[in-house]
Amino acid sequence: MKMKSGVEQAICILAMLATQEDQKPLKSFVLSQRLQVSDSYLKKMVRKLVVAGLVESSASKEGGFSLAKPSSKMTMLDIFEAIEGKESAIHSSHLAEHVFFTNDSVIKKENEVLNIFYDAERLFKEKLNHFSLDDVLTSHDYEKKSFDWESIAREVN
Amino acid sequence: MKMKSGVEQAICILAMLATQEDQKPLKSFVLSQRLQVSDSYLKKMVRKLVVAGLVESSASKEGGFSLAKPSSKMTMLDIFEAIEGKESAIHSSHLAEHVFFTNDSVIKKENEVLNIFYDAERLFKEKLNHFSLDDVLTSHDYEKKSFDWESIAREVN
DNA sequence: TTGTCCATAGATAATTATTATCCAAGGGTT
DNA sequence: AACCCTTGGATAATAATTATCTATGGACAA
Repeated sequence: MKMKSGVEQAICILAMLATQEDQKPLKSFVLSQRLQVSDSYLKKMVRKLVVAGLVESSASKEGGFSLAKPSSKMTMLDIFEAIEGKESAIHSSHLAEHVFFTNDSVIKKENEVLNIFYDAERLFKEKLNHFSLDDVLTSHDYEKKSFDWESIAREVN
Repeated sequence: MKMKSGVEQAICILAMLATQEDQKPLKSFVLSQRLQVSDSYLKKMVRKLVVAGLVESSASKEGGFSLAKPSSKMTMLDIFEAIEGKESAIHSSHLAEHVFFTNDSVIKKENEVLNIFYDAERLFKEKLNHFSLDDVLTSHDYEKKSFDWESIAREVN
């Protein structure tokens, strides 16, 4: 069981959008350059965030990506599920029903075990749901930074 | 993030050992036949349980595998970690330190985010730790079944 | 209405993790 | 010493993940 590295990338992408001066849309190239991945790959990643309703995109000259809602309304769970998908990490092949003999009592027990794992997963997700992107961006002294990522990108070149 | 299917197999293996008549050691072949995997693969799996201290093995004529401790002392977490390993499912490549600029405040924030995920994982594992193998084997009416898996295997052939 | 710059999307490749098998070597009883 | 078992190394098959390239389609401005 290993969390996808895409979750970390997604958090960084969203953090960049959240700290972008005046919420001006960021072009994919600026993001991909900063994350050091190919532009096409980055677009695939951001697309997931768009589908999940976390990011808005506009395909015009002055377009790019921007946050679809305030970072305070965006939880770590939202980000996690945008990348990992909403399906459970727990999958059963119903092996017990074959190993033991298929009958109601075995099926019931199998579900009991599955539910333990589902419950554990639920606790995991509930925890993530308690924290917003804003929570982790804002400092305790309420200072919030912003950058002009586009010009930073130009400087690097 | 997907739990390994080996965890389900491990639970079935341990359930077989726990329900084996008189705790008589079970040969790998009996287990592998029942789980429908190759004998060598099954041994690899059970080996992990041996290393984790859940199963005892004896390499003699009347040997095989048996539980190393009472099923009431064996938690779902023990089984989970025996197969999945004890390392965290959360891995950071410290991307934020590169995307933003490496300084104490960024590193601190990165750790804050990581800790949210670690905490969530801890809740997941704590939940698993609340349930023993015995909990899920024993029925509410305190009936506990036992089988002679070896002779069942012979019958199937 | 055309050009430009952008996101979208499909096909595909590279890499790594998982699941699984085979076979040779080592250990404990009888 | 013989037997039957587990251990462990090498290896293969499969599937998931991460990543890239190239072609297509959309919005805006001139």
